[in-house]
Amino acid sequence: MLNNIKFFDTLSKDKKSFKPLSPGVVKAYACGPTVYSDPHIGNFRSFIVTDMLHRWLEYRGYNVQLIMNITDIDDKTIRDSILNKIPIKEFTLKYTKSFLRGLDLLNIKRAIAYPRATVYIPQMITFIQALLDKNVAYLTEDGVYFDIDKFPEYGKLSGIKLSETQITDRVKKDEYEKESVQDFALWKKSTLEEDNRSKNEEGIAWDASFIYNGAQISMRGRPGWHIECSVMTRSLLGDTLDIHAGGEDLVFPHHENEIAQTECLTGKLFVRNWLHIRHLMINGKKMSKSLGNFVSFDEVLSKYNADAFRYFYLNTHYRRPLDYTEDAMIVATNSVKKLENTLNLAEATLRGEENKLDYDQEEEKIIKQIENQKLSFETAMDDDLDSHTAIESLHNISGLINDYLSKNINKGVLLKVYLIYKKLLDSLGFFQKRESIGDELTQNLVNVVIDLRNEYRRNKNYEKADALRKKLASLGIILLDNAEGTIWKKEN
RNA sequence: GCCGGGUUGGCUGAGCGGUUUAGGCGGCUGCCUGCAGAGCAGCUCUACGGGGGUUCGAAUCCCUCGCCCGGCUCCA
Repeated sequence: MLNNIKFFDTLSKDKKSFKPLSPGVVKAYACGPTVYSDPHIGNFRSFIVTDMLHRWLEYRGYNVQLIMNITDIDDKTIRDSILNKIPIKEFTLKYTKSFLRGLDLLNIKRAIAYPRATVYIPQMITFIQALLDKNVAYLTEDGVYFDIDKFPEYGKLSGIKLSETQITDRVKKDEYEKESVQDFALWKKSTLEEDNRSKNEEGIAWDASFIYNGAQISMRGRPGWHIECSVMTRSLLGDTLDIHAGGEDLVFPHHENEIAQTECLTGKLFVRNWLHIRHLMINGKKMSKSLGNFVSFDEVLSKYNADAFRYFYLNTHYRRPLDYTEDAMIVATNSVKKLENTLNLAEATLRGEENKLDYDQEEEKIIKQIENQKLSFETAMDDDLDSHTAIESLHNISGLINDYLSKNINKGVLLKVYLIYKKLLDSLGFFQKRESIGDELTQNLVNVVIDLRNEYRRNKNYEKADALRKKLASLGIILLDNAEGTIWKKEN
């Protein structure tokens, strides 16, 4: 594994050479969704970037153990399941499925697990008890809290200085019984309403008992948000993660709190590389439900395909602002189509006749040029996942292959450069669901129709020739005439 | 109030002191075509939020002002 991957690490605020703890294996964790509504296109920026990270590490030969959590218990899942009059388990399952469907539609490679918070309640209780035992947490009437004064490094990730931080309305409105407003909940005692509801409904409250100051105290309730990730990362990946990724909004307080909990418990470094993804904007503004500029995932995919969408996301570096606009999507659609056309042309040509068996300067030149572009691509990706520069190389390769295709080609050489191109596209997750061109019989049948049409064309019977082309098009088979003859591709 | 990011041609989006006005998209012309599509070749757009300054030279460094985005307790 001779490479020099570097990632920008939020903690050190610098690009760092990436070296996993165990050679060849990457333990990675990305914060997933809270399943209380359909995911929107903003959420998918971080999921696509995580997918790119996943694919790139695999391209570089790592065994990537990626975990993405699903938060299926919190204030919003409780609130909205009541509003919708659906049992919480059914409610969260619905949106978990919606999330997974989105991953598939966008060709996002699956993580090895999508653990749900509610499955890890016993481990959370154990974790919280351990923090109480270490005297870094305390128990009050309404919950268990982490005492941030016990963790002197608190703030090291976000750079936040609590003394200079404004106490916002949200903090002021906090009604919990905490010693300090900055402390955060590890366990929340159920409200009366939740308690009643939980008598005939699973997934809202759990029995727990904690030993505090020598006394055993029962407290039916639910975990705080931050403890989920600390517990699931530890249960599935161990004390130290190579990479922890998520949206930029999670830096504070979520990830800051995860560090505090986990490092207090284990005494070890929690995460070696923190990777945060910038939020998506829309028409220059923050995307939010309250502003009414919220775009659903299905709405976008009804207008633009998954590859256009992926191109839109990856054409800008993941730490740069990205603005969703119609213009940007049109540019992405056209640009990605151009990259795909090269695949279509090369594949059609590879299906065609052999017409050059020699290897001369032309062949030597294109192989060398494409190897160089491949190197630029890899260098860019190694440099903190610079997908924008990598895509530039893809355009260069596309142009080189197109140029070669316009000449007398050697199929062996074409196949060689085609496979390089395909592999690089694959590493960014492009064109994962290309239409199959069918079996041999289908191909032969299409060729029969093409021959027939070309006979009509030779006889200048263009009406019949066009009618055949139209009929094939209705089956998704697109004919392209060029100087050497007719080639075809499959479209859906 | 405190902290961080951004502001580039018709669009998208690099560049972070000096070989070409990066690429890509779009538009135009030519080649190829019965038409269409794709491809190729060439052309077009000479832009860097405003104002100062440093420098032989600034999109790039410094100051200042404006606007936008994000974080400041549960939002990817």
